[in-house]
Amino acid sequence: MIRKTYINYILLNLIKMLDKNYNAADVEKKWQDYWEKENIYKFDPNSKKKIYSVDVPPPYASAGHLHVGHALHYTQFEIIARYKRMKGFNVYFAPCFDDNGLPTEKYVEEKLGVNKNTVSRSEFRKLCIEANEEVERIYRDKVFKRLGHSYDWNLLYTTIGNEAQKVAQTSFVKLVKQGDCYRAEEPTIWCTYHQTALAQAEVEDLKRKTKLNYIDFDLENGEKINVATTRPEFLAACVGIFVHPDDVRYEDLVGKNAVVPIFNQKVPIMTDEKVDKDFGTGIVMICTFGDNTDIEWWKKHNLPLKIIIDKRGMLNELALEYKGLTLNDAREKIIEKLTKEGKLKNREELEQTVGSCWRCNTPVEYIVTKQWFIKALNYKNELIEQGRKINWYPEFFRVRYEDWTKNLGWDWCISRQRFFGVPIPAWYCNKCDNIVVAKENELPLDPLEIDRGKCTKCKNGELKADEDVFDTWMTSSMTPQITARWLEDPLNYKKKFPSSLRPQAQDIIRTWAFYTILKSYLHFKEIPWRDISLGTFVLDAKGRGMHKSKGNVVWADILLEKYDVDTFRHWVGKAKWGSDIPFKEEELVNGKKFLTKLWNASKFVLMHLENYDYSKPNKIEDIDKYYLLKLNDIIKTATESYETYDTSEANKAIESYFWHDFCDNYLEIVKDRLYNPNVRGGESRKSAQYTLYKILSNLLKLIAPVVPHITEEIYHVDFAKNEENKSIHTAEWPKEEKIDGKLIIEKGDLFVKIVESVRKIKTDNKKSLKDEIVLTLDNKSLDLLKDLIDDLKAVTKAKEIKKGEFNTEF
RNA sequence: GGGCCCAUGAUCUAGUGGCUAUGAUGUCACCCUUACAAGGUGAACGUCCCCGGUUCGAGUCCGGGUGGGCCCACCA
Repeated sequence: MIRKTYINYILLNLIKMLDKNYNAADVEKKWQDYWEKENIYKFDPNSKKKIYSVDVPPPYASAGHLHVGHALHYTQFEIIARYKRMKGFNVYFAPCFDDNGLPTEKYVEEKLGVNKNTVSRSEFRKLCIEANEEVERIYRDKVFKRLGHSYDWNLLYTTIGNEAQKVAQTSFVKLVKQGDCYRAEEPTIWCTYHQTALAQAEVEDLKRKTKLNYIDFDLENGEKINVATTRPEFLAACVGIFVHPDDVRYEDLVGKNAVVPIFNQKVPIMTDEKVDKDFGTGIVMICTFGDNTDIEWWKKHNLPLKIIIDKRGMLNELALEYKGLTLNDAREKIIEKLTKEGKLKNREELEQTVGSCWRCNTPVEYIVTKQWFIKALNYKNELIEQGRKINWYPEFFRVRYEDWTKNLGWDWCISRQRFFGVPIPAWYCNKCDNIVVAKENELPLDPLEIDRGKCTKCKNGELKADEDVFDTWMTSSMTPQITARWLEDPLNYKKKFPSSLRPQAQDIIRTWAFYTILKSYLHFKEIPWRDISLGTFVLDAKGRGMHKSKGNVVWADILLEKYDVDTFRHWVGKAKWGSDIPFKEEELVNGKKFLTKLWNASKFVLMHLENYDYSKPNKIEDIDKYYLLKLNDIIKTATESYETYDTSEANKAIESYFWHDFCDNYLEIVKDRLYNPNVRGGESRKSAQYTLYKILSNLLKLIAPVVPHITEEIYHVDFAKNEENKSIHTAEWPKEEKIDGKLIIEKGDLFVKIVESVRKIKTDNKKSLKDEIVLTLDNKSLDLLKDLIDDLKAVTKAKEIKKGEFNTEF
């Protein structure tokens, strides 16, 4: 044992070769540095190759942990970028960070102890940029570089950067000019905690328990009706009562007036089909505004407006004695009073789902304010049309996009009453209705820092700057334009737009995908990308979503302390795009085993290529041709699968061929020829060497996008210098090669079948596979395999092959 | 309430109307085979969620259930 290892050691050192064991840590570091130093992934703007551009999702850079789902998804499309590069495209793969949102704002506020009262918006922005740079540098090294990602870092953009701000503001100015962006006083969805308007897409469900209150209202004639409501705090804002038109119980009420308790306003009783007769008492009060239906009915029935809450969710003077109370406090007080007056007849527990702010979970309210909107409702059909021009992978996600588009109820509200973000470049006259929007050539700017002086329209008022900022999607919806440098480099921009691919998560189809399609349509009547591919969603081992609150989140950076990057990437390569996968750490074992196998098989092959002159032999043995033909099939399958973003299918096919056809069978078959140079005049050994070289070099390339480090290491032992190539990642993707020979597949299949039978017999008889046998084959087989007899003898360890009925003797 | 996706050995998974249902992990047996024991060769483990239909033939198509996941709407 010791002796054998020692001899191996000597041999390995004599013939420049792969180390005995694969040392992942060293290899990974070595090549990551090399790629960076040699600019392997640099985008060449002057290249004549076709461009493949990726509209990368800008990640929030955070100093904290990296979610395994995130690492998976980013690696998933990184694999595609590598594939396309090898396929001959000039790949435009620009990294980016989203550092313009609330997380950055919070981080700076907490870390530096500043807030919007102590610094100006532009100072605050400067602080954010500084804080981000540090975090992003760490993120870049600890995450992207560590995962072996092949971005061209010269192309980096950040959503807080000038170009991104300019694009967002330019988009706004252009849309205002063309009439697709307007300012209006409308009921908007409102978060009382953040004191900002929200888009429909920012509202999430919140399940909670509440009380349904049955309250008596007096009629003018002295009769009483009973109304069920969960929001008695809105009594002051009550502007009407509804019953169902077919509800015989209440036929007589319609047209009469009711008197609202406590506040005593008279409100009309009307009918609407949408009333549910079976809910509560079947009598509904409508207030401005308790919920969505209130807004609908308010508009439909032309009811008056009574706003009783302010931006903080506090009641105002219209709420009389309840002024200054929060909605919750007012509810308690009002219930108290109603009880005292004997008007509260009953209270029931009720489970309800209310909309809430996606950031803070505060239930949303509806407030009438001046907001900017981008038209979407007008273009529903066009947007669905645009969606159909895009290739969706998997296809069924287009349905989700169409459903969302069809069911849109609001235009897109783009203004937010936040402090930090992209400023809205507009000014308003404080005397008349004049709105002044910045000119495109002034952008980017912060209107708060520019004095526009007197109103040009009424000559009387002053122009006051808009203090709001854009919804973050206002920037994100322009990522194809930002990444391709729409404004910075308009000439080259056209080569990169529409993007080839938008990789993204399925849960933001209604936001990111939708808004991006909308913007590209409004600005260019164009689709933003040719393909959209929805990544894999990682669940915990039991198939539940990973949430910090559940404590079941797996962090990729911790995983990478235990496993090699290529091991992790191997797992990524097998994940199916668009579907959910449960995360099981045991499954990483697979990747580890694969790397070891690849290393050892390569070591074996390279050892036997030591004195190979790389020329084509005069004659290629039939069994060699058989495995070359099978390689062709794999190249075809892998290529076709990659073209539809089915990395999982591609890699399964490649790996199965590598492991079972190549290692388990082919390597065993050729050992005899390799170890005995004089067998069959030496030419058969060369045939084996030629085949080994071909297969291994192609396999390495096929698997390189998934496991870039180990393949680069092996490639550089021999292949790189022959191909005069700096990196396997700039090598050409394998192509099928023409191979002639009659009946090769039939011969090979029979050959393998015989080998497998012999192995089974040996195992059944508890014999070692190297035990010698006497093999008997029928005439037909012998005839078909007449040129392969030597290989068959060698691999089955048959001393002799006889004619007769199939049999194996020891 | 609506839409979409999913259900296959213990676990994860392939299967796009057609011979005996794929592969991996785990389990068991045997084999140290001049790359690899982190390996090799085999074996066991399946009512393909249930019911009905179409078909010569259904894991696959259709209808209806059941159970899970995601998205949306929502009762005032």
